Amino acid sequence: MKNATPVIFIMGPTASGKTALAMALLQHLAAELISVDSALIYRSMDIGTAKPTAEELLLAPHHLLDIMDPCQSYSAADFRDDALRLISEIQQRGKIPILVGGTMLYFKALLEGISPLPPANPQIRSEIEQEAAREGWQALHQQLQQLDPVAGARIHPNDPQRISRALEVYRLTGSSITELTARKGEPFPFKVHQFAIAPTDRALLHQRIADRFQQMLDNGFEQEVARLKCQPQLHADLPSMRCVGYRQVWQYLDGEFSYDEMVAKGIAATRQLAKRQLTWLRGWPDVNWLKSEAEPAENLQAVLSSLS
RNA sequence: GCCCAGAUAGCUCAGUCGGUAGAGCAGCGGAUUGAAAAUCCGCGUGUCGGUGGUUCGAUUCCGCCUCUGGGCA
Repeated sequence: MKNATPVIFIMGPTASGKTALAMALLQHLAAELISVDSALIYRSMDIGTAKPTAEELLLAPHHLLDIMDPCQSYSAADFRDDALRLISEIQQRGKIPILVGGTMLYFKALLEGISPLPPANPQIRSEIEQEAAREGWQALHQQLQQLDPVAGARIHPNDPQRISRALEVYRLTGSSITELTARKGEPFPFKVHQFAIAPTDRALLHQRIADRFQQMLDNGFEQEVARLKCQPQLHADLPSMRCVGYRQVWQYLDGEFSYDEMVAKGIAATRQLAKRQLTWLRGWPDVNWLKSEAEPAENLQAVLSSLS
C-alpha cells in the first residue's frame, strides 16, 4: 500500500441507490466523488443516463462526468489512468476518494491493473470490419485460431467484438493477445473498502427500473435523443448511442417500432444491464453488501464504521 | 340473436395426418483486459380455455359451454 489513506468503492446495479448513498457520505466525510460509469462520461446525455441533477452536482460534484463528447469513445484503460491520477490529487488535498458507479470492468481494471495492450486503432478496426463484411466473421475467427489457438478457443465464433480486438492486437504488435495478457497489470496501490448496494428482491429492482424509465420519458428523454440524432456526427453505432435506452429511443425515432414497444424494450434492456452488473458483483472478492431498501442511515453507518 | 375465426410457455405465435408440444421475445444463470449501459454463451412442463363424446389413447376429431376478435342483423 502506498499510504494509509483509504479509498471507498460504492458499486451496484443501475437504479440501486448508489448516488444517494454517495451524497450522504459526503455530508459526513472530507471526501470527493469519482464516477465509475461509462455512460455518465458523455456531455448532453443527462436524462437517459440518470445523471445527477445540476442541484445534486452543486452539493456533490463528481469527477469524470461530462468529460467526453458523444462522438468520442473512452476505455477501461483511459478510466484507469484518469482515476489513479484523481485519487492521488484528492489524497493530496487530504480527502478520501469515493468511487461510485456500475461499470464493473472499470472497477476491475483499477483493482487488478491492465496488461500492456495497444490502444484501439480505428484504421485497423475498419479494415477488420470490411474483411468481416466480405468474408464473414467465421473466416476471421478461423484466422484467429491460426494466429492464436488459445484465444481462438476462448473467444466464441459469434463474438465479433472480441475476435476483432484479438486480431487488432496481433496486427498492431505482431504478438498475440494471449502472450500480451500473460503480463499482468499493476494491482491497485491503495487500501480500499468496497461496498455493493442492491435490492434484496429482484422484483423490487425491476419495479425501480420500470418506474425510473417512465420518469425519464416524463422528463423529456425522447427529446434528448431527438436532439442528439440531429447531430450529423452522431450515428447509431457509436458507443454513446448504444447505451441502454438511447439505442431503443433512437430506433423508435427511426420508426422501427411503436412507442409502447420502445418503452418495453428500454425497460427490458435496463433489467438486462442490471443482471449483468449483478453477475460481476456476485463472487466479487472482499465486498460488503448493503441493501437498497434499508434505512439510509443504516447504510451510511455501515460505510462510516468500516473506516474506523 | 345468427355466422365466421381464434383460445397452446409471462407475451406473440407455430405445431401435433390422434401417441401429452417448440420458436422468437421476456425471464434466469454465466463469461467479461483500450466499445463494457458493449459483445457473447447456456437454460423451454406448459391443467395445449372448460366439459361431455368417439377411441386402446384426445391438446389434436365431434357436440355443448365460456371468453375474445370480425361480420350480418
